[in-house]
Amino acid sequence: VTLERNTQQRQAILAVINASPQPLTPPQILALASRQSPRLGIATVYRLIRLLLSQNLITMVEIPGQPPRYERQSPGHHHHFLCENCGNVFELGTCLPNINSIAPPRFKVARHDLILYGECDNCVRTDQLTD
Amino acid sequence: VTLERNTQQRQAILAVINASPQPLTPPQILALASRQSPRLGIATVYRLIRLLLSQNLITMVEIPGQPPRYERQSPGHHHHFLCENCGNVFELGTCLPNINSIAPPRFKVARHDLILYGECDNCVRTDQLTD
DNA sequence: GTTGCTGCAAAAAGTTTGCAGGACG
DNA sequence: CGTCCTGCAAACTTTTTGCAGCAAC
Repeated sequence: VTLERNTQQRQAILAVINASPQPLTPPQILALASRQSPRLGIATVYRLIRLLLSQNLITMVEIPGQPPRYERQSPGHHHHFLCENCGNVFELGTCLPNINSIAPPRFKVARHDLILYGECDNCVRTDQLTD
Repeated sequence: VTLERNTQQRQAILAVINASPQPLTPPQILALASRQSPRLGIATVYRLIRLLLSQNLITMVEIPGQPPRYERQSPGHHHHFLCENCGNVFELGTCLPNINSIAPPRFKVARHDLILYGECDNCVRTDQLTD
């Protein structure tokens, strides 16, 4: 980790992002990191997010209709699943191999994003009980 | 089309969206529709967008790092391609059949979004000339 | 002791809303 | 001629920036 200065605020923000299994919004990061660094301001959160993004230490996860979230750089190519019941975002492990093949001929595909929507494991079970 | 009142402004905005092969941002819609309805304001554009969205007459196309765009409801399931050279967004015709299968077991998948990034046909050719 | 980082507040950028007047049916 | 729609401006929301003081090294 190549921060110029290793301040209390930066440690707190990084710790929160690294500890979270899910991508977090800036206000969520602020709320969680404030427990460790009480006078933390939202501007510092945004500033560090930008710095970490530029160094590829975190990734932006943007889901249509949702505010941007940020997650630790996890190893390997992966996508996300939004549970429309509980609002949680899950990382998916794999990706289809031929996904870039749907581009028209002569288009050069560099990368892609894929987001699945539905109900997670946990919510499916809860719904069955409530039915 | 079930608008309560068929005003000049609404006709202009709808015409622009329906005529465009690409999804448009609200300022783009305003600029284009203003030619037909000069005193048109951005608030009216946003209000009609919300109305048309709620009636499923248009679709929001949101690409990470880009402002939301809107397109006419095109028939059938499709995805988009962002050309990172010219900034244009293209509709893709097809989609892989087994794309929902990458969700973990017991997750219920309702739908998905897929966005490809790269260089379009046109830009690929132009780049070759410039090389 | 420098210099970069922080918090605060103000500024930007994008979207929504209140309201008085005007256009549609 | 009533009511929905519009334009304008103000309010909101989210993100960025300027600046004085503080903390890291």
